Amino acid sequence: MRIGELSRKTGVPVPTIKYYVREGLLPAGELTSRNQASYDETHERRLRLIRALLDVGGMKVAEIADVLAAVDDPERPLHKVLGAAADRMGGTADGHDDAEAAAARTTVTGLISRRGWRTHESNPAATDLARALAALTRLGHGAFAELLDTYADAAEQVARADLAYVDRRVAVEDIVEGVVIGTVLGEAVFSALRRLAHVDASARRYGAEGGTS
Amino acid sequence: MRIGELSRKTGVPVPTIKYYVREGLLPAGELTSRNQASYDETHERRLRLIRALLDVGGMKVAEIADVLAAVDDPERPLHKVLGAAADRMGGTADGHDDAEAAAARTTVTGLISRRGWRTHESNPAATDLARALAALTRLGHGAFAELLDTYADAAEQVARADLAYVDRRVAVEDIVEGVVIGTVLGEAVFSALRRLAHVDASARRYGAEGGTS
DNA sequence: CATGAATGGATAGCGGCACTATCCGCTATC
DNA sequence: GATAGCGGATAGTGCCGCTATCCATTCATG
Repeated sequence: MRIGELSRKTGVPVPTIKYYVREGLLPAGELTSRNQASYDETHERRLRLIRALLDVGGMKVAEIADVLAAVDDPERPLHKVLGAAADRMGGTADGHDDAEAAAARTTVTGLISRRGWRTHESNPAATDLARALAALTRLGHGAFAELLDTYADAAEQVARADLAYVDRRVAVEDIVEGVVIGTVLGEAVFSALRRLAHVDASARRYGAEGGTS
Repeated sequence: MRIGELSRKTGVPVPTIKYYVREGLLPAGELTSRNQASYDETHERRLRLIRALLDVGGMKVAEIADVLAAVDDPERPLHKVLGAAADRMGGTADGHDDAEAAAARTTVTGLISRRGWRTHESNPAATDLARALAALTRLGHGAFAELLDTYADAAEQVARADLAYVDRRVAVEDIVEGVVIGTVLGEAVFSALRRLAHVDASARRYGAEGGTS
């Protein structure tokens, strides 16, 4: 398959494919001549993965490059890939290091130990969580922290389902990629479901129909 | 309070505050002279809200402008505000209208009716969900749809907690803003929790420590 | 085997976005 | 009355995800 066919099959313009190759998201095709290369189904699949992570997952090109590099790494330290996949929300890390931020970090540490979660508080997700809680507190919604355990229950439920799904997946080969897909696209799925459930719940309470803006 | 103090209190640079005023995110201060205006706590609060929606919620400035305009609208059709708040993921709406997309829409419609959700399938969240499912199918993970009900259970659980929280909030005045905050920041909170739970779950299964990339 | 389309590779440019810098004439403050 | 800060306006910046253009080469077609 040549680049034009790859483009037609995936709907990604040829120059964009070239761009992804340049950025290291997509391996180059195998050269058969000085200016002819052939692409196969692995390229097609990778390209679809890239678009899904970009369009649905909202990841940045550089983040995708990191994650895919980890996926392709034959060493495959699974937790490293997971880390790279999970680190995609990447806080802009503003210097706001005030009392709220410290309190939020304490709350997060407490939550992690209370639930017995095997993670370290240096996990970027913990930082993101603390940031969100600090922002809530600054907005006068510190009481939102009372919902944390309900949220955590739901998160554990989802994580268990995800792991069970990955576990009964085919080859070990695909597990790593499957985890990335599940982590990133699963978030999009849950986010959409949460919004639907919100609309439903408030429709029941306030009697309005869920609007489409 | 003058603009410099507002800037110092919130950590937002003065030119950025001016920019937000220009973009309609923040009402202008009350003019006391031709070139002196005074800002109060409402401006301070609004500014913190803007930064939270931007930095933590990942919203765009234009989206925030829409949502805040709805919040400020004295007509306050709550579901409209909710719609504006929920529409923030805004699909890039690519033309990919193939078999997978159609099947995904059917899946979503089925889910909504199965759960008796009071929403219409034209809800942007439904579109986003369908897009995510279509992407999963294209990647060979159509079976992910089997997790949908587990996900939906968790989403309903979270939505119920959110509504209960909003319900026991102070004045009706603050409800609308509270819903926006809960919708947007709650998503960030849950996302972080999900990633933490993922790390924990896979640490238990694979025996690795959750990494920091 | 001539000719037009497509290809690999490289470089430059574009449009959107969230600011940021600069300038102006004015004003609060010391 | 000097200096710092202000409101308002306009132009510029840096990043990001492409997109356009060009070149020499190669494939596909008649």
